[in-house]
Formats: sequence, structure tokens, C-alpha cells
Amino acid sequence: MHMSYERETSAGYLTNWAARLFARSLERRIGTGSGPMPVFFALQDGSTMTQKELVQVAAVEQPTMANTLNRMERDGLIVRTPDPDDRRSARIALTPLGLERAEAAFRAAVEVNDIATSALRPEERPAFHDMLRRVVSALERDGEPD
Amino acid sequence: MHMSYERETSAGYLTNWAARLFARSLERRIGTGSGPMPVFFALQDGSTMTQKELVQVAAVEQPTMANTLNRMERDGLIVRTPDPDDRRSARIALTPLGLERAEAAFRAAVEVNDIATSALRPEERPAFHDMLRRVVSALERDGEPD
DNA sequence: CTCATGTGCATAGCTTGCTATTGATGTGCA
DNA sequence: TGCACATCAATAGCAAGCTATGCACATGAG
Repeated sequence: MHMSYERETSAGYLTNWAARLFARSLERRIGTGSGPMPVFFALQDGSTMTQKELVQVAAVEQPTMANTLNRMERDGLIVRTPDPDDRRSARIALTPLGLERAEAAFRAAVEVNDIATSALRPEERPAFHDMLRRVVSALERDGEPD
Repeated sequence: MHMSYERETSAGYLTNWAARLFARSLERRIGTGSGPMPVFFALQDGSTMTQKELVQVAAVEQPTMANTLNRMERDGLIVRTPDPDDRRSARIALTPLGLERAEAAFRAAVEVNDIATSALRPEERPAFHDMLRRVVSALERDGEPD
């Protein structure tokens, strides 16, 4: 009972569990998890970004984004074009296939979020998002140098 | 702005982000992330469990737990003893070193959860846990066969 | 007792995360 | 102009997740 008690009142455990279930629901619908989602969202308007910019908008580390982009390139979802202004960089854009997939991804994300938050009353939803954002901010500060 | 807007109102994104930050804060303190935590909690009272039982209490899939246990065994944190009642099974127990680490893990988990939820008002905390649990339940049902 | 079926766990392969390291390029100051 | 330092991205290695598959053992019905 001891562990079970901690599980039910551990925000750490519950967010990990929720995150895993979100990823699973997404995977069931579009065959992929959370990794490419920020890329889809950022580039679905037809714009381009560098890897570094995508790292920032996705709030992941650089090698994570490098690997995600490698997989997306492998699957024909993105193209990388050398950046004319900086030879260390490429500009990343979605392919036509990538744009299709982005649409499907957006629809799936909306659907899964609706299912998840269907368990909340309408007035609870903004509160839930707000609390999550505050938890994120607190934990980000925990990772900063003193 | 489009993606950023989605991010701020996507429970899926926010839980993933929070879960990653929780794991990072834990890793900074005890050198490991969330994987072994349910094992520590389940066995810190000196009891033993089978891998299957640990799969259930941790709410992860069997190969995940197999791999986690392999790592813990490698690091001298657990011992596996063949189950006298079932030759397919071993009973898993924490070593003395494992018990020490479980204590440290528990303290770190409490500290990180306190930091995270310090951003919430006292009356918001049970509500937050409750909402997370409801989100989890809704998503679990999404994964069930029709 | 035999055998069909179920169960527990190992393993393979992949995704999505991270830290650490390295090499190429860019920047700014003396 | 040269050089110290910063920046961008590739790569290595590992953890923690998942699905799929296969083998050994357990179970229950005929």
C-alpha cells in the first residue's frame, strides 16, 4: 500500500503516466508519438526554421531534435536546405507529404486532448492548463544554476 | 505563433514537458530518472515481488520492467531469486544498497514534488492530483478495445 | 495422461528523451 | 588580420518508454 499511496499523490508519477498515455493515444492515431509534433506545428504554415529554432520552440535538447529531424527526413516529411546566411545551419521545411501528416497530426492532437480533458468540467480546463504551466515553470527554475 | 498557441493549451504537450522536467530534477539528485522509482517504493518494506507484479504496480509494459530490473541488478540494487511456486518467475528484492538508494529516492521524490507543487496554492494541490488522475483514467479508456 | 491454450519473461527493434564530446563555422576584440 | 571564445550541429552512449515475437512453463479439459 505504501507505494500505491505515493503513486496516487505524486505529481511526478501522475504526469509521467499521463504523458505516456497521451503518447500512446497519439501513436494509435498517426503512427507516431510526441517527438515530431512541435515540428509539424511550427512549420505547417509553410515557413522554414533552423534546427536551433526548432529546439527552442519544442523545448527539447539539440541531439533530440537532430534525431527527430533525421527520422522525419528519412520518412520524407521534411527537407533540409543549407542556410545561405550560416554554413553551420540548414533551414528545415515540411514536404507536401509532411504537410498532409501535419494536418492529420493536428486533428489527432485535438481529438486526444479532447478525450483527456473530457474528464474535466469546462471551468476546470483552463485551471488545469494553468497549473501545469506553473508546475513547469517551478521545475525549470529547479534546473537553473544557483 | 500558431504552434506556440497550441503548446500553451495542449494538455498533451504540457504533461510531456512537466514529466521530462520532473525526470530531470530527479536525475540531478539521485542519478537516475523515473524508471526504478516504483520498484524502490514497492520493495522498500523488505518484501519481494515478481516481475509481473511490479509491471502492474508501475503501470508499465513488461519489457520496460525487464530492462529496468536488469539495470538495477547490474548496479547491485536488487536480487532475483527463483520463485519456488512457478519456474517461469523470480522473486525480486532490494539489496541493502538498494534499500539505501530507495531512501534517497524517496527523499528526492518528496523534494521534487514539493518544488513542483510549490507553484500551486495549498487548496489547488489535491485538485491538481485529482484532475491528473481523471485525465489518466480517460486516456486509459481510450486505449481499450471497443 | 495428453494436448490445446494461457501465462511469464527474455529479446529484438524502434522512439523519444538526456548528457557529454567534438569539429566546423561565426563573432568580436586587440 | 589573428586569435580567443562562442555557436551550431553531428555523434556516442545511455535511460525509459513501447510493440512484436518466441520460448519455457503452467493450467485445465477431454
